[in-house]
Amino acid sequence: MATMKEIAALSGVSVATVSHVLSGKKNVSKATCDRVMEAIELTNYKLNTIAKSLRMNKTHIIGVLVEDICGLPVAEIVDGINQCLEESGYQVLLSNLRLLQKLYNRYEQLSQCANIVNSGLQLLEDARVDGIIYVAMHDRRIDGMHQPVSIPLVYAYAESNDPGSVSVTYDNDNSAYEITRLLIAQGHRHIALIAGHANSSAASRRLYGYRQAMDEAGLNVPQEYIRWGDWEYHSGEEQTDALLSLTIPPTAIFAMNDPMAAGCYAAIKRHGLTIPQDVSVVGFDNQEIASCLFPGLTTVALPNKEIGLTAAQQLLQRLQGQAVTAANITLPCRIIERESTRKQ
Amino acid sequence: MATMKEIAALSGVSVATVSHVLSGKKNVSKATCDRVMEAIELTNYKLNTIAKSLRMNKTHIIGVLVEDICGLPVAEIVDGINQCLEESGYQVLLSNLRLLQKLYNRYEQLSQCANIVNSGLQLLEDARVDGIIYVAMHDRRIDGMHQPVSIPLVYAYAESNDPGSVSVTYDNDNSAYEITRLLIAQGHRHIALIAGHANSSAASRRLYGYRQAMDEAGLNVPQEYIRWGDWEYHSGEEQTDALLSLTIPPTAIFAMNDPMAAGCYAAIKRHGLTIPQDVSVVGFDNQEIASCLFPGLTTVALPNKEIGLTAAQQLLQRLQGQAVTAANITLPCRIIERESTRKQ
DNA sequence: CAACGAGAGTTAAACGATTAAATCCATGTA
DNA sequence: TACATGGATTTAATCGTTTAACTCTCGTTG
Repeated sequence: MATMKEIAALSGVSVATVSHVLSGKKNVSKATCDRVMEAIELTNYKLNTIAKSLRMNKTHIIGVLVEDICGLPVAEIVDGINQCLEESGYQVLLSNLRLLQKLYNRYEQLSQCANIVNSGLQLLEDARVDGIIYVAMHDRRIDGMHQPVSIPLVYAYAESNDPGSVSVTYDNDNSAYEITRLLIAQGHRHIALIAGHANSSAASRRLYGYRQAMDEAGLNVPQEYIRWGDWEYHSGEEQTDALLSLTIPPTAIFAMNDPMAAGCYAAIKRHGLTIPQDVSVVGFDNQEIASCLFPGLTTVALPNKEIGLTAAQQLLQRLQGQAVTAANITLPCRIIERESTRKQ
Repeated sequence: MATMKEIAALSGVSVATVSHVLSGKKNVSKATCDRVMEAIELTNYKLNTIAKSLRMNKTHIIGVLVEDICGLPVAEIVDGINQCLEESGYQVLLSNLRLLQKLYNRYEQLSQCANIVNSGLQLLEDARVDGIIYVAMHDRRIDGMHQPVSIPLVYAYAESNDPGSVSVTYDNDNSAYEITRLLIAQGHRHIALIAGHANSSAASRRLYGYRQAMDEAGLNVPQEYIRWGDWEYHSGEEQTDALLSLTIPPTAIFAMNDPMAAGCYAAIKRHGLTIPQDVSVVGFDNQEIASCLFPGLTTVALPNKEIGLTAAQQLLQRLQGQAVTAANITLPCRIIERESTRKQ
């Protein structure tokens, strides 16, 4: 593959001049410029980005660290990151930790987990990426668990408690608030909640939004209306069974994610009730299952692609030396209304 | 960040010696070796991979070109690629074309499509990757449509007709054959087919497997039992309507993918029939929808991760100078039996 | 004891760019 | 005529490695 040296020889100038032509930052006469361009066309010359990176100490590559590329929102977030970076001439070096494949228990083994994350960060650092976006699924993982890295780092999806860091997340509180209000607006007064894993911050935020909406509407939330699940289908089914056996069963159930809502469906149908005539159900996350269920599940769609876009924007701003102020950027979600709720 | 020069100064040797210690390819006395290692620990020195890449003319980076990272099998394939490469010390530079977002019509605008693919390949080439894996969804796109590239290239998922190239795909013919045989073994004699888009090679291969199984069993396939759809839900529904209106309606339907099978379900239920009591249904691809449907859809799971793993293996072999013989590696699929079929 | 070889280490030239500083040369001006 | 001006171009150092070729020092051997 041709080099600048060869182009220089071919067009009878020095390599410096070739470089000047290419960068356009220095005056070069039209005549030589043309000659150089001709030689470039002729030899199909391409700038060696490796050499440039070495000299400039910049690779124009952003490392994207993901815990599991097969995870649901991950591909969309990466898509957003990619779109933003592409426009600015950056490329994506992907580091896929395959956490779930390496860890059997999703919520434990935190130190092991930190090691894996650290080695992924290390790999990206060694590749001399200009910046890193860490697409973290659970905030517990990213709280001071990994060694600080000397490269600008932005968190996406989960939020970091590290005060100096930037993270781009979605609005759990408000979305839970809004979807609860949707049920209230339909006249429901007995609205139960099936929560996710207790020590997840997403769960506590969604709980907060739910409580806020209920309080604001002056609705009492009996203790037994708050059920703790573990984000999985079966816990949704179990907790719904418990809810339907109460003296005053709820007329609406807010499951904190769609798989639990699906479990909810199963239990309700098993009890001989129909959705939404007897019980309304709403979910969260807008996973594919939400549109597969019958009736279609009303749920909250996360702004995954926007999270990626915004995280990339933030990182680029920081790379361009702009002072980055915000600690945690929260993007709004969108409620997807389907057929699983009905006026009471 | 520390360089070899500093390490050399710190330990009182030349940079060459430091390099020798690190590479281990030359004799270095225990004493100096220790001194150098100590300096390395002390300064937290990390080899500059950019400089190494420049010198060695090898980046240890593989470009992975995908048409749309959000596409269903893509993340799994990338996962497989990643796993294989990681073990060999390679990293993944991701180039996401976002084809579906740029093209409105999925099966047309082929020249536009070729341009996009070419620019993606160009970007990877410019980044000086050591090899490329092109995760192509449709074979029509990769038949001589893009400029040949001077870097080792392996196709994954779709197959290339280019005789000199290596592609890793899955066994359409045999899987269609096997799932048809499953229906035959259950006593079905009237088995209809809802095919995918007519000029897709996956569709013609699946058709071939179906025909082979039917012929082998001595079963006649009336012309009106072969219906052409377009891979989408609605075509499944339409074609099933047509099938159920025949004088002799089929007792089993093989939809060439799961969304069409889902459409099939809808039509069957609308006709007041039940699955699998009245009609058995099978799909293909094992998309998420297959397990969401009721009753669960029996379908064919593609070896996505294995495709990625194998493609990466092939590429690495080629990079290590081994002669790569095979033109098209076909991996077996796995039938997932759920509840959508029943003995006739 | 001269010759040789092996082991340990160094020198210096790449790899392919960027860029500050120097040089060259044609103008314009006092 | 002498000199400043400034555009066009070149020189050469630099980025951080790798590695062929060289030097130096011992120890072995005929």
